[in-house]
Amino acid sequence: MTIKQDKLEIMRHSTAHLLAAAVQSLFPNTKLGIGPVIENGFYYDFDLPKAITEADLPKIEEKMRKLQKQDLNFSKSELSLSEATKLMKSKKQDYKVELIEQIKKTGDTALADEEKDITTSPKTPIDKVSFYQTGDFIDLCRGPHINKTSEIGPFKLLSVAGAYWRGNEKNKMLTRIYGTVFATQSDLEKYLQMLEEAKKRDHRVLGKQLGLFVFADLVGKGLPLLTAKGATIRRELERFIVDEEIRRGYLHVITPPLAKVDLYRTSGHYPYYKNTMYPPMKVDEEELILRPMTCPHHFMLYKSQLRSYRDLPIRFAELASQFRYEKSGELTGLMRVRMFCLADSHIFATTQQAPQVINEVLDLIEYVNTVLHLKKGEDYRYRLSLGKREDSSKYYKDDAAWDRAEDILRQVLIKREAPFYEAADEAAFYGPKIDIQVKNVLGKEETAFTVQYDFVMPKRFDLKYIDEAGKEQEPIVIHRSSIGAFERTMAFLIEKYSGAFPVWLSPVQIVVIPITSDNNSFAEQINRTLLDSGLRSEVDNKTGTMQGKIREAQLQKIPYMLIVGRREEEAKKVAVRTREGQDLGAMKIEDFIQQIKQTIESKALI
RNA sequence: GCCGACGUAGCUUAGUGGUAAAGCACUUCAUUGGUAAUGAAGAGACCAUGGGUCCGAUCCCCAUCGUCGGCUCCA
Repeated sequence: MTIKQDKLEIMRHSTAHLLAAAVQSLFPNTKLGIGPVIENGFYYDFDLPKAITEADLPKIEEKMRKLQKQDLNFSKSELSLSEATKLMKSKKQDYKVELIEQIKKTGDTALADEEKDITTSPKTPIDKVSFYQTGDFIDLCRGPHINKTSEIGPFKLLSVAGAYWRGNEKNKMLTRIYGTVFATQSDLEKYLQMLEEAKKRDHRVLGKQLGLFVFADLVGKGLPLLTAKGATIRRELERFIVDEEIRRGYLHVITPPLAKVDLYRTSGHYPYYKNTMYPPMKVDEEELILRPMTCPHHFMLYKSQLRSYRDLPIRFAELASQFRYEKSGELTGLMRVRMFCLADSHIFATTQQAPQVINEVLDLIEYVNTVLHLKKGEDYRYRLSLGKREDSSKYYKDDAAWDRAEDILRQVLIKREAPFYEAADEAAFYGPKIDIQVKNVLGKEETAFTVQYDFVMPKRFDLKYIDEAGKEQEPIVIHRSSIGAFERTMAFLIEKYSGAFPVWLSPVQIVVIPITSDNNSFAEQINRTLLDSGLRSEVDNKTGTMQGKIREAQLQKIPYMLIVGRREEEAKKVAVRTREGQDLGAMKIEDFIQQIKQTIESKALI
């Protein structure tokens, strides 16, 4: 982080104070939560006497400007913990009182929601806390701040949202106001413009424009319907990954998307995931549920015969449909849905084989990312997701196993020289994992692919193999997805490519455009030849001008337009135009086919 | 699920306490055009759904459903 960014962060935090000052003066009796700096801006949480909406933001901004013009100082003072509590109690700032309590307990002045990284700060006893005062407004804060409000750059309040106090669902929901501030007006405008541009690339917007998928109220929320175009992208991704996995020794299997509840009772998933599973269906005397994950099915396949150490590792893979009852507010386009298809796999191996198996999975994932043109560090990064041992309601209790598994994963990453960060409380209940985190167009990060080390299930399902000495041993299981859930991966790709897919993924690869209706039958012939060559081609033989059709093809981001008029018909050629606007000139259809097939084969961007 | 906002033709949006407007798309006709929009005409909406207030509701109120911004959760 550069010094300049540090300065910007300090200014952002100071602007959060200015926001709080304005809100408190406009809405007396407002209780303050916290107001930290975030990427690209800041927020402040308030418990307001009455609800506010985005319509109130201009009014608040105006008040902020007024206060700013008074050129107030940010003056620091220190109080003992008991004085601080007294002061905050006198101002009826219950949340601040709670924070001081917490500081007293933990000796840590980091007030933001629990940080996700697991750096443990030394717990030195604290007897004093600092306050910053700006005009009438005083706030518990460890600082630092800029000197005067006049040093605050151009700012803008962006949105209002609800947020649970301390990030806990059981707590009261506060009103959060997001805003941002930059050093210069042009920086601010650039940022706002970037947000606008990002919105145009949102996969939900492009999905509609390009006709890739739709939702229907009658089908249900979180249940996207893929059009023929969307399905084409999905099919290409599926073919690619299945072929690649088979090449790498995976056994592609097919298992049913539902099962008896007992299966998930045995696996132990049921108590952990009950609230995100669809409720059981009673059929005769059986209780069935739609499967929320595929592991137990694959375990049953594993157990269907006796396994030798010579067989290991065994890699079962499946394009597995899974169902999770996500809360309605969590659903987002294709990014988060209620039924998704995961390129899933469970690898059964000896403990000794684990590092090698994890490595081979990461090799596959990196290969997939290369093919998809996702760059390490830029488009994705590794997260080592660890368990919070003390939380036995969430994580299986076995400290030694956790230590061992975490260490194996960490060592693999270190040996590969893969940059990663560690996150506490992000593991599966049965073991730690390596997540491949991808950023969407608005910078929000989601898990795209995952590699999980499981030391629990083999015991639960009594999985065994026979070792060299003829003795029964317990394998470990690696759960992994290579290209992730197709729905989510498609969402990422739509945004990554802005809808201009590489030719191999383009729903329509070629559109043949006759210049006049006289050329329609020649155009049909060309189209037939292309279709017979296994290419995805269409003719635009509607009435209208060539220019209009080019524009249409351009908006649909079709990679190639073949323009055919009198000249082409006489020469038995096609005039090739790319969606980049390049005119590749007239060429024989066979030559074009050869060229485009090469592009498709290489999975190149253009 | 929670807090807040929103829901008007296929799409994007305007608008009003007296049943609604535009552009694109669509259909028809004319145009036969050389690399990002040819012209004209037509058709298309019980203003998300169900209640309520009112002489009268697309507009105001309530509920439901859906979408969006967040929170929580997560592949």
